[in-house]
Amino acid sequence: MRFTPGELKVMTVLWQHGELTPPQLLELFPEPMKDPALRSYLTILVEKGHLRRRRMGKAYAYKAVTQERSAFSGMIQQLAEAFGDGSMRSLMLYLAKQEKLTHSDIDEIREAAGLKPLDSPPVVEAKSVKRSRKKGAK
Amino acid sequence: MRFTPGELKVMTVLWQHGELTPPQLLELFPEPMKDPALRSYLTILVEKGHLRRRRMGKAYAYKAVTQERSAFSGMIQQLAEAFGDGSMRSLMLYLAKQEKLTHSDIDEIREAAGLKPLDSPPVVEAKSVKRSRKKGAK
DNA sequence: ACTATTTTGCAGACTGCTCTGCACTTGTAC
DNA sequence: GTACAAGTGCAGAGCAGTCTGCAAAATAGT
Repeated sequence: MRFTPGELKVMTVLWQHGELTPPQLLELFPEPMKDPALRSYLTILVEKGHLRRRRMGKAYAYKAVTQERSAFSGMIQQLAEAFGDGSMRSLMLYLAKQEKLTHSDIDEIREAAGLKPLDSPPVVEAKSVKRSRKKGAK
Repeated sequence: MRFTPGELKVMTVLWQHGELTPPQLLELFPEPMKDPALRSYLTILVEKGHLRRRRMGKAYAYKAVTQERSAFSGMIQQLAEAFGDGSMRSLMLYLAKQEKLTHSDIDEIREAAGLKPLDSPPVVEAKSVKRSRKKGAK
């Protein structure tokens, strides 16, 4: 799952806003992009199967087929291989070193990872453990 | 600070092993690479100022000038912009959700971030605080 | 139905990245 | 010194990614 920079720009907007026509897309780009350039990317992305389109009045509306998560995973994987030993863990450690995190950041990370908020001793996965409550993501 | 895939392969080996000649480099690549291809990258990287070289007997030895950290920052930045809101924090949260981390992973992350191992209350940066000991990297 | 406007399809120019081939230079062994 | 092997410099082929221009098609307004 690899995107070129131009393709990624288009996919990003589509991931964030759902289904859009070229004119709508053009308005949403942070940096201006010319119409023919945009449609060149759209065509390529449809050919590659990352987008699907359908008529909406006069124009086509484009929608992402490939999900954000798979693209993200691919890029993270690539990054983890280039730096560190290729594991996601080492990548996070590297990131943690770069960014000076606060304690509340750590708490958020722990929560995002689905772990309990307090610094309880590591619970061994017992065989009859039943999750008493499932905590939804924030 | 942006590297092409080919350039990155070379830089990665050089970051990990220090100063190397082309034959040494070729042996260290996980996937085989042909000699002329390698030297093409080396030449480009020297021109761009990312590598420096010096004679070692018959051949040149190449050494990274650009540090791993700056390349990493650039790629992370790019990733944080493509996904999430562009902040490093949101990127880490995204990662944490992907990877199911353990409590000890969290502890390692906290340590890497330069925070105290226990869940002590956030220490305010007092004006006369003197760093008692400087902690070297890993 | 006619016209004006928007949107599309396509062909291709330009650029940068990847990789190759070959002649030349440098050092080593005899 | 001469022969040989290892290493280098350079020129450029091939290809993918980016972006443009224009003629054709589709739609909306009159």
